[in-house]
Amino acid sequence: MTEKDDFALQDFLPFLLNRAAEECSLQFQTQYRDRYGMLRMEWRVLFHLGIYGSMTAKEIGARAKIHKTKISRAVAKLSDRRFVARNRDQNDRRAEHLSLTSAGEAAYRDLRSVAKTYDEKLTAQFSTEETVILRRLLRKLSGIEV
Amino acid sequence: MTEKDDFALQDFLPFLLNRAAEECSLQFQTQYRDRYGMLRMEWRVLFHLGIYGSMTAKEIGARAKIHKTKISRAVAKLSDRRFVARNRDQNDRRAEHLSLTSAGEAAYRDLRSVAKTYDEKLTAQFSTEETVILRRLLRKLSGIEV
DNA sequence: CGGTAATAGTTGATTTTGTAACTAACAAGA
DNA sequence: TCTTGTTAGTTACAAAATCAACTATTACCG
Repeated sequence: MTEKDDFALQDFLPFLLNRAAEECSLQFQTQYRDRYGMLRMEWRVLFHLGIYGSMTAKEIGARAKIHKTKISRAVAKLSDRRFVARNRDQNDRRAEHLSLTSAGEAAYRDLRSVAKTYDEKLTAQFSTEETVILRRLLRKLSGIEV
Repeated sequence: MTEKDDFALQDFLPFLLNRAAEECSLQFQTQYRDRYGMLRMEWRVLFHLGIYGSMTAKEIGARAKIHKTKISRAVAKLSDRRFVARNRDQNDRRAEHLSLTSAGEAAYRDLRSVAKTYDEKLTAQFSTEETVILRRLLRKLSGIEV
């Protein structure tokens, strides 16, 4: 039914992106989940603090496009488990500077190396040029200005 | 801190994939949500029935790698809204053949054309070769054998 | 100042998902 | 045929995402 159009819905980009993202994330999530009992959001917050250093919840949200509610709850858990330290800004006591504790740093470094390995495994199926193109297009689609 | 390694976590494929998928899905979801009150899962089921014709929930799950629970719930809603018809297999009364009603067909065709437009908008930023590569790599990452 | 508006972050209520247990139907060997 | 095992799909309960309201603090402007 409704077949044979020039547009193959199987090639619909959002569909392919979702499938690929699900597939890869599922693989990687076992790492932060089983090793550190982290949820996806917690890993993402850790990840951002690890890369960019100390910042507020608001800044994480802006960079990662994550809603403040999710960040708030993720930070609460990370803080409970002593992966993240909270520091009130003395000039603006509404804001809180978040940073990794040494345990957080250790987890970040560990997961970073796992991520590197996994990334290499993924890109090993492609040529260097293909990989470069893939990343560039994905960045563009994500609205990440580099 | 912990900066300057040869591996930039910002380029971690699962991260980029998730960001791109979220960004694009968010754009497109308003279409099936606002126009037909559908959830993502419902759209995906409709989508599969539209492309491949009548099949059982199990077959959808196998093709789309969606868990049977999600399919069951999505089908229940689609069926309530008369987008999908259920038909017990007479040889194996456990199985149910699902198919689009005329309303379902209409919605599918409509969303398909919206998808086409959106897909063209997305790929317009890239060259033809880049787009071909992108789709191919995404299919590979998704574990979709073509 | 004083009052309204804006901002950072948290909490609560509702919806959606995820995991596992369940029901119903079939299959196959003793 | 009875017993055990498997399969298709649903349901129940816990975990998480979403959206809106809330608290505390700062900013703006008369």
